[in-house]
Amino acid sequence: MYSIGALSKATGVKVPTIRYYEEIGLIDHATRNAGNQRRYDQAGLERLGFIKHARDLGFALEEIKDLMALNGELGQDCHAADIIAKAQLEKVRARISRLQQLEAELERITHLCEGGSGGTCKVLGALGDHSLCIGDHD
Amino acid sequence: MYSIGALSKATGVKVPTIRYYEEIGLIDHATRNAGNQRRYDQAGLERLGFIKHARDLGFALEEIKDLMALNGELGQDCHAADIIAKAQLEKVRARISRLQQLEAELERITHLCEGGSGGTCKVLGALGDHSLCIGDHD
DNA sequence: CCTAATTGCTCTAGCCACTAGAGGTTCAAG
DNA sequence: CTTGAACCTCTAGTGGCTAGAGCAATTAGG
Repeated sequence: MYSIGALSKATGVKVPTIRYYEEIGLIDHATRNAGNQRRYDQAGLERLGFIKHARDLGFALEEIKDLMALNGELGQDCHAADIIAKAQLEKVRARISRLQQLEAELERITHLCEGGSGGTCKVLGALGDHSLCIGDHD
Repeated sequence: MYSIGALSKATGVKVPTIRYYEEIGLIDHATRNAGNQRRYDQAGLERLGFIKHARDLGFALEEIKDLMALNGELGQDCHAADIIAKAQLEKVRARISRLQQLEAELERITHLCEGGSGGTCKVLGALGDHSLCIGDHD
């Protein structure tokens, strides 16, 4: 049996976050010992590990809830899990390409600076005027 | 003179967001007409445009406040603006490389699915077990 | 076995950047 | 002058935590 602190160390999920997950119903209410402290078993550890990994992969808590529900069903629904994962992949790709546009724009803007001060700052000018932009960021 | 709705249309910033920006002190309290409605001039339009563009480039509201303060100073501090912009560029690059790791991992995971249901789902398995991962995402 | 340090408990409030809704007032077109 | 759109303020909610107050329980050392 793990205390909440031991669970936290084992999974890398912070203690208040574990309590938060319980509060919102992402994990079951933990059993308590005589002194009202939470105790977790191996299954609890694995579920939290699943959540941590999925969070690291950028899944929202709601999506994780869905994935865990699939996992609990008789005959896991691999197809549904795959659809959620593929949607996540698409989201990640969209974010990457948006960020790459920003990268290009910021690169251009920072190259405008000639290090001086006084007069008209081209960096500030470029930030203020979208029409000077090359790409269609946003 | 623009109404708040006209300003919103002109800049693409939503009406409640403009009021929010005023509330937190990002923009000045607008002058009001006889009926207590906000009226904006050309300068107000430009400032909001600056904010919108900077937000689109991923700057935090606090950073934008700093940038606008620089803009207001006598002899704009180009160097300081450039430092803020370069820091932003670094943040964007870091986020891109992190997302690319996630992309690789999700790609790998979604390729595990053979479309079946029942039995052990490899997608769910991969999500649950970080030790199966190739890279070091997070 | 006692004590002190650590860990645990609940509860409230705060973070960012908005968004939504209620319930009322003012403006602009016909 | 009427009607409907746009405006006003105020409160509360979103996601995913984080911080702090003020206690109770556990655990390691002596």
